[in-house]
Amino acid sequence: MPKQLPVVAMDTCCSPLAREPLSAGQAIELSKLFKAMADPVRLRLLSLIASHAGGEACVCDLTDAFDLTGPTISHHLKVLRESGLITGERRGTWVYYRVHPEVLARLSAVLVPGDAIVPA
Amino acid sequence: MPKQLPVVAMDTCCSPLAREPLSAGQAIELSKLFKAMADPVRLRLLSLIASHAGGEACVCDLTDAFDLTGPTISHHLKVLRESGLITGERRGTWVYYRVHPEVLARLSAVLVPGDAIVPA
DNA sequence: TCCTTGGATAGATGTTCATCAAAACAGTGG
DNA sequence: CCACTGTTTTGATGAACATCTATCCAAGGA
Repeated sequence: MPKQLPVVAMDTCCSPLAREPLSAGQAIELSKLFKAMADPVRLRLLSLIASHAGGEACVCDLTDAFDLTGPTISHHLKVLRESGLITGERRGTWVYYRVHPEVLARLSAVLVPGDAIVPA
Repeated sequence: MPKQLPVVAMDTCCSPLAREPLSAGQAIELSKLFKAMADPVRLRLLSLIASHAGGEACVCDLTDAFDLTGPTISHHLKVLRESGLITGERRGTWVYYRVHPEVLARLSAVLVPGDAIVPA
């Protein structure tokens, strides 16, 4: 399993869209997250993982839900992993994925004109 | 000004990602919105419009904020328009754009495991 | 050790997309 | 009617991306 470093720096990103104009750098960071979610297969993968019992799902479960080859699913999981939205862990034979709810929460907060992000 | 029909059917979309697996159709609809936001320029445009005084901004203001040609900005505005995120209105010489807050709110709600969308 | 199964990587291919220059379109004022 | 400014459309080009086949790595069981 490759590194799980969060590629997207959500720590500093961002005030709500409607509060103040996004800086160029913030926009680039945010766009990486949106790009990761800008595919139907990846959205379903994310949803399958997030809604699965125990908060995690193994790749075997995920592959069965699509008419796609294993490598393609693996590719999409890699995109989600590198964007920081999910993490994968091997336990014995199978690899289990789970979502990072904080990242989804921060992303959600950017879209509505509520409070700014509280610095961690 | 072309039609402003909301291309994305957010009316029926969706329960939160973590509540139940997205259907294939729902994932396609949602991905159109995320795809529209999956570009740094479009995110900054959205933010510039949403945070602008009066809730609207003219194209002339927007163009000045980027090192891009007019046609490129116009292209990005078209993508945002066709996704249903913004609307444009011509008043005399200038065209003014404003965001559709409901669409952003629904998108935001999908990301966090709160209540399901209340039917309008 | 060898074989089998789950999963990831590498390389190739067709499609989608961001950008620009050139042209067209829409208003305003002379 | 003509010239000028603001905005959109068209057409072309290069980069990014989704998908596949083939190959490889990791873990478990004979």
